[in-house]
Amino acid sequence: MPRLEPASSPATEIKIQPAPHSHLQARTGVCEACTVRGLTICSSLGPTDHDKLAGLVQHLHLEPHQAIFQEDEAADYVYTITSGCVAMSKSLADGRRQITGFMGPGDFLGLAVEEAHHYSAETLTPTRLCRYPRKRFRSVMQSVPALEQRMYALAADELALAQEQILLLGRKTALERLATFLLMMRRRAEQRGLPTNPLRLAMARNEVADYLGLTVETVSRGFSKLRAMGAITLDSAELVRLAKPALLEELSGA
Amino acid sequence: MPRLEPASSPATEIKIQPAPHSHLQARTGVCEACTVRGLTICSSLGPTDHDKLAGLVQHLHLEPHQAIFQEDEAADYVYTITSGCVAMSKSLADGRRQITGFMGPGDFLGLAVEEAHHYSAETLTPTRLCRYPRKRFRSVMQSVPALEQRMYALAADELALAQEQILLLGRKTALERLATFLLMMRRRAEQRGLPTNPLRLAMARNEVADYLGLTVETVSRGFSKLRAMGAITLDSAELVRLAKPALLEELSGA
DNA sequence: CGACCCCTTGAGGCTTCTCAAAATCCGTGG
DNA sequence: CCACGGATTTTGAGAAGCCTCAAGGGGTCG
Repeated sequence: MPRLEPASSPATEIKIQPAPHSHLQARTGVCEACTVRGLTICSSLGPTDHDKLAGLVQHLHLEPHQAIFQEDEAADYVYTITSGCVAMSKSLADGRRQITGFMGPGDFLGLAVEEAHHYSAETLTPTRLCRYPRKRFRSVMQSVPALEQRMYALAADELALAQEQILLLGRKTALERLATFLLMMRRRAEQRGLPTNPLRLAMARNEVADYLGLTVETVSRGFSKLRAMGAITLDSAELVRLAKPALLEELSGA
Repeated sequence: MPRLEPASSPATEIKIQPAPHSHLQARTGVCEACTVRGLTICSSLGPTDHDKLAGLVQHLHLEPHQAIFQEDEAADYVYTITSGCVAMSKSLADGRRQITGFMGPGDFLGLAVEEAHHYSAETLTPTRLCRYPRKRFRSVMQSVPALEQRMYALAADELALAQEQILLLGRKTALERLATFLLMMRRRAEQRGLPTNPLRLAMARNEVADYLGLTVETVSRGFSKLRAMGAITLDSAELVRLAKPALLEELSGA
């Protein structure tokens, strides 16, 4: 799996990395043109404070299925996603994988306080990221209360999501998990102003499976069953129409 | 299930609630005598800032199996546990319950930013709590950077724990879950300076089951199997000796 | 001493997993 | 434009793990 090159550039300047596998880019004026600024941590900053962050930022563009960072690896950077879709995951020694969440435009990667990442992150689609050196980001955090507060809110929100996921994994059946998943994906698409009918799933069946604690086969059977029930139709494997949202709500367990 | 009475007292003063089911108490000098102060959010505060919180605090003493608050209920208060054990849980419409975590002395309850609690909390053992009105607590947070930072760290730590739990629920077998659980309980006991041999479980089998996404029977069979393997011995149902920690580590999956 | 609760054990069933293969999609190249 | 190969999705059959239902054991408290 391809890894990122360590970056040696100071930031904010125009910079094209010559290294063959690097996808690092930095450009001036990028933040001003940012399409998801309202969703990101940047939206909680005034111009002066924003400059503090902008001074650290590096812009990355990654292909699908590239690792952003790995579990237990030193957390040198934290990230904001500006476009694309990312999966966070944890794995057991024998390779069983659990996806703990999907991230999209506006989301923040690397909340932990520790020196190492607690999970891996990899792209599912072509992805643009803003990357900040973690330690410097933390010192900006400590000097900017609005940012600290925003980060707290982010952590609390993500915690609430994780607890929903715990309920799903601990107590829901395969079909309930799938229904819950589809409704969640629709909500996310709505929040980002993306089309919801059909709804585009950025992830493959096996990634849905790893997220829902199931196998690919069970997920596929679930899609088929939902289709047989008339709850959904499939334009293609990744384009889903939620034909009966109310039925999905019922099926989702609560 | 008995519920708390709403409190109408200003705080810091000596106060004995006359209401028959109330367990509210407030006493001066309590914080100075607090045995778990080093573990709590209080430890991140200087004397002046500590007084800001102490001015809001109310001390509660609850019996086992009392609700502290319920899912979706208005989050009027946040809490620090000073002694005892608490279970956080979420439930589905049909009553299936998932315990998302156990809390003990020093832990904080009510991290979310929202107006309503995302989960229920109930005592497992006799429990002492420090209770703060949520909105006033938040304004102290905003005026005390050290507290805000501590809260962020708490949220991040709890998030990491939740992600561990997601991995456990999504990908581990019953025996792996149980082994992981016992090791986690031992770590918690160590951190709090409690005896680890035997290890006292504050929760009943059905609560372990609701935490691990299993049934009581499966948990019980798991204990029996671990005993048969020599990994543990049981002084009683709630007093466990981890005879072969290394074996448990292996069994825990990773 | 008995009642109750919790824990444990047993038997059978059901959901999900595993293994296998067919169907579909997609990019590539002829 | 069509044929091909690989990857992904879907479907099928059988096995396994966990759940459900049921009953027995052990401790505690009135």
